[in-house]
Amino acid sequence: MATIADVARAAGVSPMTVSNVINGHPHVRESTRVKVLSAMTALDYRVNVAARNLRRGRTGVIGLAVPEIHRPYYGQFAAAIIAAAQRRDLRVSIEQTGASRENELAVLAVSRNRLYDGLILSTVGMGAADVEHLRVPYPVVILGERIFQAPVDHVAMPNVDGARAAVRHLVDRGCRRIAMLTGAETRDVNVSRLRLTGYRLALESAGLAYDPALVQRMDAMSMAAAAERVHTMVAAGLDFDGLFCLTDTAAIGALRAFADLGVRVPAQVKVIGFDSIEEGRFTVPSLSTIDPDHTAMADRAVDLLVRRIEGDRGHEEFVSGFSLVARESTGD
Amino acid sequence: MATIADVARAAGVSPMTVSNVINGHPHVRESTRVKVLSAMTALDYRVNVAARNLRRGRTGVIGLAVPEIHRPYYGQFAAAIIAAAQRRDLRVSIEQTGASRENELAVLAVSRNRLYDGLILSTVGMGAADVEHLRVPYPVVILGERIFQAPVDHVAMPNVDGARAAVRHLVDRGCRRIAMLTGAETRDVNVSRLRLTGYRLALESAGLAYDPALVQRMDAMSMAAAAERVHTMVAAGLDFDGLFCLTDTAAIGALRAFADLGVRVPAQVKVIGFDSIEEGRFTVPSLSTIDPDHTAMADRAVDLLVRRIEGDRGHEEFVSGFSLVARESTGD
DNA sequence: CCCCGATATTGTATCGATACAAGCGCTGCT
DNA sequence: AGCAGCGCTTGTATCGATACAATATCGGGG
Repeated sequence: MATIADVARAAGVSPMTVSNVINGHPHVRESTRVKVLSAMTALDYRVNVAARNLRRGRTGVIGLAVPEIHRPYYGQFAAAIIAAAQRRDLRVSIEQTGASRENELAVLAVSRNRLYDGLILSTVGMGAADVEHLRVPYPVVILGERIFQAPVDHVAMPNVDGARAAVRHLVDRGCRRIAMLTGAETRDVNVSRLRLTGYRLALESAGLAYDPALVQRMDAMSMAAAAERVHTMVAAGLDFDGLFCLTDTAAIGALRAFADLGVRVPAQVKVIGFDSIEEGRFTVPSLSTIDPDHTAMADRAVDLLVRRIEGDRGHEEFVSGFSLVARESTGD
Repeated sequence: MATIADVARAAGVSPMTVSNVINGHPHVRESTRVKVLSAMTALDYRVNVAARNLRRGRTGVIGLAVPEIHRPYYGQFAAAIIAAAQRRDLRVSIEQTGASRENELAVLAVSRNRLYDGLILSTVGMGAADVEHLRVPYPVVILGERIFQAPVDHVAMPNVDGARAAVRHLVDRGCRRIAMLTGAETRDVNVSRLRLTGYRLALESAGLAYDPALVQRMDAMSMAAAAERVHTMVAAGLDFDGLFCLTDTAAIGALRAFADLGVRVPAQVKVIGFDSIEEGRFTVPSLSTIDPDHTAMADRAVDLLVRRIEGDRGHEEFVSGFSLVARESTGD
């Protein structure tokens, strides 16, 4: 493999000049540039990124840690992040944490090896008590709520307001007993809790009573788990005419369960999700949802990270906007 | 940031000994190991991966290039690849090619910069004419058909046999006019063509005539495109009682379209897909499909790549097995 | 008590690109 | 002619870890 020195020799210039050509340094005579470029082509020269990284102290790679890349929500988010990074000439390396606290901490630890210029971390398992782990000597952007006091950037979803809008939509469509499919109860503030807050606020403004029996907690937000839970709810004779699901993924599982049980959606129960994953457009019935604009979130996350990589010392929180997408599952 | 030299100084040993400790070299006295380890902790030492990469000529990262990570099939595949790589202490960097030939070639070119130790490339846009581009001086595993003569490893799906089994299943369930939703016609052998071959073989063994009008070609394999196409087919009065979709994604779009049109699945039309994405379990009706065992494929792809990275010169092809998953969309 | 082989440790050169500062040659001005 | 100033080029040191070969240390047998 040809090195910069080989190219320099072939072109009859110094290695430094070759480097200058490669990096588009302004003061290089056109004739030398041409000489160097043709020597590069002749030798099929390729920069050695490892060497450049060592010297520059940058890797050109950012880490993205998500629970599981194959879940539609994270997949779509990752796609947006990768695209945004590509626009800035950065590569994205993906880690899967399986939503476990230990793995999230492990990613933070391993990132210290200067593998990445920065890290975008979707915190799901970590709690407020882990705040110290976030004081790391490299740029981090947290994807999720501002539950940490550490000076890191946050990109958050409009959890409370979005959930509130979702539930209000169910109310507007005539629901009076609205159930919610949500995550396990935790000590920390997390997505479940915030969306539950939105749910309660919406009930309150609608003058509807809050009934704890209607709040169904699940350990995993999978389609399978949601389907199973809906089966249990109906079997137990739980009375509800609306269902707000923590995620679209869960909602898809719920829709499937209603179909199994012969419960007509939206006639008997209206269903709304959260996330706006593409699949929701194609379910039967199609799924109403809250769209948190994850392209904007991804863009902003990369933007904040790049800013930190480039030395900006401030830190901020970005909460994306959202829109309500009304489809068949909450139709008349 | 502490370097190996700092640690050496603090521990009163040479840098080389520190390196030996880090890398688990056998001949290090227990007492020195302890000294070094405690110095490392005291200084909060972290290896500089860039420096190690430069010296070792390895990066510990493999590239994975797929059309779009947010498509369920590639998402699930990527998840499996990342997990398999993690087991071998490798990281995975993801590139999106958007299924375009140019981007696939660009990934091959950029990988030459020794960014990755090897590349797993899902070829969708490239054709047999691009075979020369695959003669690269680093390990590559192609995900897709063995349509290239280049000496690279391939991990392929059981396209012909799987498609054949899918269509035979429709025949067994009583279908006589079986349509297929497939990709655009190309000069090259690709997934579409292979699965079409399976389709024709199945018709033939069943003694059914091949009717070109039943083969519907689409440019993109998206849910939206498939839904639209089914609308057109039905509006045009095309007569069919079975539909084999090139991918589950397309099948989900098709199911949705049938629901819109009031066509009952499976009563009037039976539908089967290919890929076995998770969503298919939860559609209404649930989707019959061919499961190509992508965990095995992912495992094998990483396995082959690692073998090549470690210097094995042979190259081989792996065609995964498959199983038929019969669900409601082909029920009675 | 000395020497030998095995174990343990070290010095030095190197991977390849780039920061930095210094050097060269030319133009144009006085 | 002399010199300042600019455009262009280069030598050298360096980023941090590790390969390699050489040396130091040790325990035990002759």
